[in-house]
Amino acid sequence: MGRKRFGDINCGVGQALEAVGDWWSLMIVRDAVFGIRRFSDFAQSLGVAKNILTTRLDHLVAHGIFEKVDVGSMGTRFEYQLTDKGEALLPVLIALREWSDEWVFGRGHEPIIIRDQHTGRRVPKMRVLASDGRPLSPRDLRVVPGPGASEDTIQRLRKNS
Amino acid sequence: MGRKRFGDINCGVGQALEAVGDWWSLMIVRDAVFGIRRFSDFAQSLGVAKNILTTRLDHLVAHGIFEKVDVGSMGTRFEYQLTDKGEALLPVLIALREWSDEWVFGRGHEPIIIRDQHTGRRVPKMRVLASDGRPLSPRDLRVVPGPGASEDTIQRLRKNS
DNA sequence: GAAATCTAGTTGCGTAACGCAACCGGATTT
DNA sequence: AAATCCGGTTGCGTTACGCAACTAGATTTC
Repeated sequence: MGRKRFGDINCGVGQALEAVGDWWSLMIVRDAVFGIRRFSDFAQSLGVAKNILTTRLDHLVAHGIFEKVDVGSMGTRFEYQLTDKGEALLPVLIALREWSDEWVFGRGHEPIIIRDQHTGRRVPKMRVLASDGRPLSPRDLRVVPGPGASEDTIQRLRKNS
Repeated sequence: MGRKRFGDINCGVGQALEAVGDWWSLMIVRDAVFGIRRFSDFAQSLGVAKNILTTRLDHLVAHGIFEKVDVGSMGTRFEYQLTDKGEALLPVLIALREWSDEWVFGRGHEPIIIRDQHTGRRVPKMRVLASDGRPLSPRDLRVVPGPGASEDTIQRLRKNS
């Protein structure tokens, strides 16, 4: 039965994971954010088998995260370009990188540094902030059902508050 | 040979994905952020097979994201508590949820809404901001090697700029 | 105080996914 | 004309996943 799918889960995190597909897919998006567009460049950069890469790119195209653009004369040369939806994953990637910079590599051992193209200054750490600017931790949050909440979601939130 | 591991990749995103483990693991962390701590509660909430849950929790404990705490008298009752390292994944979860709110469910169909416990106001959208507050897109970023960059990383960044 | 239930798993088994290597056909370069 | 590049596909073996059944000690119920 393969991996369980989250597509039917009434949960934003699950839906996002389902759309992205799997671990490889997020690495593919990461490469794309850093400028890679060609099939063979993804394959080389990630060291991924080509059949796996094919299925992942197909999945990402099907979910509107990439657009497959014919850049050759007769359909033999393609670019996989991030859509707006794909570019919108940037905060996810940045958040993951910041987490590992702090908790895996440790300060002073970051493999890469991201700077603002225009000012040359480092991009400040992303944080979950309240509307007045206070940083928020999980305990500062209150989760309530939204307009698209399923009965399950409502039940779960009720039980958990 | 099973899934390829990213543990040896000199890349923050890959390291973070490796530490978290897989799709299930991130859902487990999500549940934990929302207050779940017990083995059976995770199992029920996620609908995950118990053997899978066992391996994921073990992995997360091994990577310091959860701590397994004996809350019974004789080692028969446990809580899996998020560590600081685990709580620090909050921005990742929030970023994923915000992405799917906008690009999967669409505005007005969000399954949950997250409010600030103290003020009751909605938590503002996370964004990648420059130090002067401008929102940044992938094209506004310049990636340079950090102090922990491997030779591979340096080569890759040189080629790509 | 015996039986049922709860908790936190483990074991066995079948299927789906992954990884590798080989192959392929059209286009481009040498 | 031959070699190489590009973007894959195919076949095969191994691994991981998912389900269901089982377990053993602790707790609750009758």
